[in-house]
Amino acid sequence: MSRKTKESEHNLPTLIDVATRARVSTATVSRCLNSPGQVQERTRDRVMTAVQELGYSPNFGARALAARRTNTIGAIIPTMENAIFARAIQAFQEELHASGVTLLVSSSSYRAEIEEEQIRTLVARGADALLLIGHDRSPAIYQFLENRGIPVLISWAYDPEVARLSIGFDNRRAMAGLATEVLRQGHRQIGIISADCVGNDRARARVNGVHDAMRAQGLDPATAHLIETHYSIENGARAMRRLMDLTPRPTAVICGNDVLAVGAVQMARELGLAVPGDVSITGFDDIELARVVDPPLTTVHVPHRDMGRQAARLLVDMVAGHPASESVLLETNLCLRGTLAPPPV
Amino acid sequence: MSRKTKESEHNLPTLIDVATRARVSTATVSRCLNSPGQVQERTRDRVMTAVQELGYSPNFGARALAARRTNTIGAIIPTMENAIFARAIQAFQEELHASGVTLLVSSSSYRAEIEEEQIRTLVARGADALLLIGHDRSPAIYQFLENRGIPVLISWAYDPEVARLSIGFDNRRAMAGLATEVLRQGHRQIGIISADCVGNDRARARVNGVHDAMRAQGLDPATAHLIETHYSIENGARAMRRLMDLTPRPTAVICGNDVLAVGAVQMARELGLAVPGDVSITGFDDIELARVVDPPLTTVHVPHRDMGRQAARLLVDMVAGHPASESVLLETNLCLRGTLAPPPV
DNA sequence: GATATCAATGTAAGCGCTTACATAATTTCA
DNA sequence: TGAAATTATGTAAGCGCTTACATTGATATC
Repeated sequence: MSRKTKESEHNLPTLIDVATRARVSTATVSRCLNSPGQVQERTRDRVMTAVQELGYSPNFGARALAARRTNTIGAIIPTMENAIFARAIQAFQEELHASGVTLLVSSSSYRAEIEEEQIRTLVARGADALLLIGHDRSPAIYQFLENRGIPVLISWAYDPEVARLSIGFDNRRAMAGLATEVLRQGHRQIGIISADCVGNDRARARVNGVHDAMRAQGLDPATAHLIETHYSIENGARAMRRLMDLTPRPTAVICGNDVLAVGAVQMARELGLAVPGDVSITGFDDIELARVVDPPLTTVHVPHRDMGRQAARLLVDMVAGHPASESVLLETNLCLRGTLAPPPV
Repeated sequence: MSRKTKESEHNLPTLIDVATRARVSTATVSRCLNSPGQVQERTRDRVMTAVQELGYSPNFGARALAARRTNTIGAIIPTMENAIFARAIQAFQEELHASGVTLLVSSSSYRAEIEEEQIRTLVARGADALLLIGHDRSPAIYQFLENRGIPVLISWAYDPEVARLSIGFDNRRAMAGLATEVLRQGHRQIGIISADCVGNDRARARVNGVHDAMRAQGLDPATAHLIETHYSIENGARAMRRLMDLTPRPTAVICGNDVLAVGAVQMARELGLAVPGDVSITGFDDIELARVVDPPLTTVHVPHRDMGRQAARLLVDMVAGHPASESVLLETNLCLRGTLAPPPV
């Protein structure tokens, strides 16, 4: 099939067409579009008119190829299905958009190998920088990004131990704060429902936070029964059922996020257990769901929107070559609501 | 700043590097990557080894420029913050990914002018095809897409009146079904909380569905009090408060989606009204939230995942030049749950 | 008035790929 | 066995932009 005779030949106007029409060189047209200040007003008007008349819009690929820059930032989140990521990404995008940067999002379903593939895809597509969630990933992939000279910002985590630039909160300390409150109310039999800790530094940090709080109270962390599962309401419910079969039965169940906690609340109801009368339940994230369940969930509010917005600004600066200063620590807040109360007597 | 001396010169391997190393021409390398069948196995192995050793990955811009195709499909949704879109998009992406196509998503915040801008951006970025939500948009933008020869699939709507190719459900009929059930239970004072109907054909169709059902029962649609607002729990609550101040007070409130309905349920509780004892409430979409509220929401289940998946397949076919057959109508299901009951006597 | 300075524009060399066409190597078949 | 057909690979011309450098013309400086 010849290029010229392809039936669906939609010959879009190119720079040359615009240049011809405006009686200038392609360089001038390019300048009008990219740095209008360099062009005299009379000329610019002529060019812009031609652009309008032809309905010209620049070809992204050609532009990327020539300029070696795409004005694109990539982000990989574990899943769109958790509102916490969806909202952070929404804020992230809005902020990027304000800077004329396009966002490329993909989701990894919490799978390391998929995430790696997505990283490579985004890089191949010319992402100027990347936003990633959490620190845990293979050194090889970090090396890859470094070789490519692609700035990376880690979000959702702030770990003073790790040198990489990040914006986020201290998952461990935040969860320790919540767990301390649970213990303060008198709970001694603790159940924990968490995401898989392997390859998920946030989940691990949260579990460690619970353990920290227990140790601080002179309790043995090993007495807390931990169930690891994938994040979903259903899995939260399933894990809850297993915990409620234990002897002694936990009087408080600390969940790695709100989604799991909502499942736990639903299962408690199904089992005829009062929340918080018979069992207390806590979440993490403070998504909408947390206020919708009855009773509303005691949880930790994470500043997802703010994180998204600030991440966008940082990344734009990094791409512009501004030496990214240092990691940003955001604060979380304890939300004490209806699902936490002292244990039954 | 000279290209050669730019300090951050990350000279990525190119096709030429791979070709040199494998002692073949660039054409052969390109063929190995794009249609391996054309290349002899021995040669292919040599090339692939070189690719591995150099850590080569093709430059997207160059590829798009040369091939005049990007393997990218764009989607614009109103918002990521409603789980219904997030999930549909997730399914859409998974299916595209399986076909080696990358998805570019953006969200318009239900704003027509933002959506237009996003469409142009996606097209400029070389999207081979577009997935859009609903039919309502300016003829100019449809013309633009047609001129560019960009296949478009409309989702979330199925309107036999409209010629454009679409995949979705009949919002009007689905809502009429739900409203019929509401009326059957004896309600005569109906309140409606909807999104803005202007520029939103789905919202309009749903309101019309309620009116259809009323007419079928010999009721005057004008007696239904309609409040239009943006989709959010808070706005749902606010609208509910206004409806509950009306005389006569509606005994059933039909909401344009689950998010609004959840807000309505919460406000009812806040006002000390029993649901469904004092007032019935219905939603639309059947998102997770619907089962989490207490009582669980009577709503209409829409097959969002299925829609996403099928949309992906259709679009991939369209890009491949397969004459897209005809619009796809998906079925919805009535979910009768706890928030609907006969009106108080 | 000659020269230096500066602003506005033009010229043309790539950017890293794909692919039509040409050529070389191999197989098929009379 | 040689010509034709088939398969594997190479050659090189773009794809549509950006931008370093060259050129031109106007203005400022001596």
